[in-house]
Amino acid sequence: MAKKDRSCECEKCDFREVVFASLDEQNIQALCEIKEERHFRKGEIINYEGERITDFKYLKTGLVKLFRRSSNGEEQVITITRPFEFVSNMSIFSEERYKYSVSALEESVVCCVKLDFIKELFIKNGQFAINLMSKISVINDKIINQTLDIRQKNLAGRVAYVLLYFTKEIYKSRVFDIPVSRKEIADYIGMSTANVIRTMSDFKKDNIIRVFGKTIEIADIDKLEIISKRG
Amino acid sequence: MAKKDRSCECEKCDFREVVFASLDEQNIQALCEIKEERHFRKGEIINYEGERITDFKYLKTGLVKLFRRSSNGEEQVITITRPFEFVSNMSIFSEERYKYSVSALEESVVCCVKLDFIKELFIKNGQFAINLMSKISVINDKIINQTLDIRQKNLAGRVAYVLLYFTKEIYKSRVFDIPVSRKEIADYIGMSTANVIRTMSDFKKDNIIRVFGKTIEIADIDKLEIISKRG
DNA sequence: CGCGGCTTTGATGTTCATCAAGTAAAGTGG
DNA sequence: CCACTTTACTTGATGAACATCAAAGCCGCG
Repeated sequence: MAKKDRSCECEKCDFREVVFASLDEQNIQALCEIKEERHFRKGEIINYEGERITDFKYLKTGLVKLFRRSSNGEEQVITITRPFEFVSNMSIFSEERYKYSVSALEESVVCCVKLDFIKELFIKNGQFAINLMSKISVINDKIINQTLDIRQKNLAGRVAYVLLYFTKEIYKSRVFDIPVSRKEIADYIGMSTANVIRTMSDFKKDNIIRVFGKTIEIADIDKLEIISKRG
Repeated sequence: MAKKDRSCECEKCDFREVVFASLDEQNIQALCEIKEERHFRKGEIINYEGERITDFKYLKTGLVKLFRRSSNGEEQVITITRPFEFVSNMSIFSEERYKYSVSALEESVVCCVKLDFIKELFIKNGQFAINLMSKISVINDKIINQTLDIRQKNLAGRVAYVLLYFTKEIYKSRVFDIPVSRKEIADYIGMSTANVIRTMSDFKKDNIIRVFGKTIEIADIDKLEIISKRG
């Protein structure tokens, strides 16, 4: 019974392996008590740009998009990502306020832990510090690389790139329900909405993809890869 | 005399305040003994993309550019930066090999410390870990922001942005010797060399800048700000 | 069933890259 | 130090790539 009191679902959480691997049972227990799971529906905002950072947040299940509003009011999508590939506040120790907004693209569960608790762990447990830092570095690198990849491509190459990203990285399936609007894709890869649609229509005509409402099927992944690379 | 033996220029290094503030005298001493200062001339490569990471490096004096080679062989400049605003391996604990190349744009001094030593410090000294992590986060944020800023601008806006970056952030002077070629600017802001030159010529005609060889004078910073913002 | 938002397509014009050709500047070797 | 070579810079002309505008169709939702 005492055993049961000490049991904690955090022990079994997949995220534990990602950054909390080095915590002993006592700290996992403390983490479990202090953490707060929050549910978000599609479209709900998880963090607002400019809002004060009080919690360390990580995505447990779901799909989110990071974005900011540029000076002329346009939305710029920074990245779209899955659990373990996202920690809310990359600038966790460096900034007081969020630099980007985050919203849920699908039903999502976010685990929130008071930042002070994480900072304590960080100071007490060097291995935890290294794990967390590695994770955040990888995420940052990924964002920078993605942005540079996209920048050098032409329209078709960019659309191909983002379709491949969904099919290979996000859904790991040739068929998927696209979680974003055409406009969001446009904001992600830096082009106009009309041209995103036009390019996708071309892909349809060339039998590279098939579209049924929100559902997209990648019919010819090889051709898509070629377009993305050459783009 | 013993005192003198223990004295160390690292104690007075400006960088100490940036990330090494939390180290006690003993660790500063150890750092000082293990560190190796290396000098680079303009144009020399400090890190090669793909090379194994063995050292933690930071720029002590000078100016460097981070860049990578994109899939079609084009050079993409990621950022140009001054001391304290650059730590060689942002992916210090997450990657085995450099993801980007770094070269000196001006005579530069780089301080190299074996990575294992830094890792030890990181584990032993939580405050050091936090300082280092903050620094790296700030750098990453800066790169991401810069890239997004540039992406939404038109040609004139981009050139204005980069000129303002040099005059305000890098040289803190209205007059400066431009440390990069027109092609490097082009690779930095994602446009063709010819159009960088054309845009700068336009700025000259409009008396926004004056050019004498490598020397550039910002004649009308307000107009440049407007062009950058509107761009 | 009608309204508003998302999507689609075509037509048009702007922005920008590319090509070409020439000039200036900076190395390089005798 | 000068002729030669190479590299960087500059400008104009051209066409391609892309954004913008406009109008219409579709879909979901109240």
